Amino acid sequence: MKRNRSDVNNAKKRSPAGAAVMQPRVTESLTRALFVEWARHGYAALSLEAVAKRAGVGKAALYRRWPSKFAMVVERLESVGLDITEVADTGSLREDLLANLRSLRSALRHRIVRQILADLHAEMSRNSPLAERVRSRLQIERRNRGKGIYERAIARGELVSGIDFELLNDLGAATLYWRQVVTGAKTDDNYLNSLAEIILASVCHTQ
Amino acid sequence: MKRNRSDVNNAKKRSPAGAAVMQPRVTESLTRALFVEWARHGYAALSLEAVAKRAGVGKAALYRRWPSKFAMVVERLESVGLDITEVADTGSLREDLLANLRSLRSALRHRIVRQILADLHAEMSRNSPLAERVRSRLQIERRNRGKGIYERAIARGELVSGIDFELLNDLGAATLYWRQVVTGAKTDDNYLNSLAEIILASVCHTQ
DNA sequence: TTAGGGCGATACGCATCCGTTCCATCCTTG
DNA sequence: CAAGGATGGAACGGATGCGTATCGCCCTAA
Repeated sequence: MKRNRSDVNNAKKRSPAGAAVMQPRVTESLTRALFVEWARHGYAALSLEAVAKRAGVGKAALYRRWPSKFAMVVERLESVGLDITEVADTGSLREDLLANLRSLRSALRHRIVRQILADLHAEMSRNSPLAERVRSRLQIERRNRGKGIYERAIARGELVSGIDFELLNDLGAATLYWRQVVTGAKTDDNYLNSLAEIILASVCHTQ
Repeated sequence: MKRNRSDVNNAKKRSPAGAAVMQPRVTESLTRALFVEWARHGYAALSLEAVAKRAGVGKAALYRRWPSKFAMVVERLESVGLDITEVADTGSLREDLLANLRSLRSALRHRIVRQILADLHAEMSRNSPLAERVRSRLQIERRNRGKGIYERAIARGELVSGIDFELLNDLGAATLYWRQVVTGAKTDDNYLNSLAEIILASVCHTQ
């Protein structure tokens, strides 16, 4: 059943619409909708049509901003991912470590974060351009934050140099991620303390 | 355009077909095709039509065996997942640990294993039935294997009891997984040795 | 004040997949 | 040797998504 000119003219009144400049409201709606849909269905099964619908926005508004799923995901991911970089300096290695673990834990306690992160890792293993983009722009941030902790500890004289930042940094992040995402077990303060103690013990052992 | 009797009779000769019993060849083809397609597209975007096509098999042959994607994935996953459980008993804790890490590393060196595992974790975070099934039937296996290592060490007198098996077990698996799947960095023998040393150090510290 | 362009809405043609239902063929089991 | 069920293949109606296009409306920047 085709619609013709008269159908349009007879249609019910439209609600107010946009202007000659892209509206931040629309971009924000699309961003939120993207992450919700991504968490629910995963990148591979992500429908931009559903994103637009959830945002209460026409598809055209989406395609006017990003030409493809990949472009939208990467651009939005970086725009929010680079904002949440914060550093803790509590004055001691143990407390810095714990603060870092607590920060990661609280992020991973949000279902949507767990879902998107897990799916991102899955998609990275099949989508090389995405993997390179994430590794070169987002993971660097987290790595530097962890590195900073050990550098401050060395500056304070708590550690000697020659530490394998990368391994130690992964140790905490990976184990906590595994616990919260993969096994789904609880991560109370005792657990976090044990994990921190293990990392500290390895630092003492290898120095 | 409906096909009628004469169309069928005029069709080109069929290649030889089956028998009155389900053929293991067909099941094996479908299994292999399932894992390839799963690795390529992920569970959410997995098409059973593509699985049948890749297996060189009619869709009917697939649906005759499994009623749904979930049923097929779970049944096939368990049928292969429970086979690869092997244990190492080298006589020392350090060597047992290394053997376990090496075994995991060699599995994760297969692209298809990394892809399916990562996607499985992602899917588990959105698909509760799948998560429960995997956690209750597959992860238990790996956990028991790790637990066995520490129990043997205690029996040999290398360790006192009171160890947190779960945490120590996750420590190795999670960190290695993270390295191979998430960051994509190299995992040479030096890396594996360092990782094992850290785990050993933590055991000494907490005993 | 005016023109340009973003806006929601709707439809397009094409593609894919779902789960089901037919075939005629042909092999294995009993 | 006979029977019964599995086989590859093809099509079904319905659903959904892709990326594009065009509509009339209306806001904002110049």
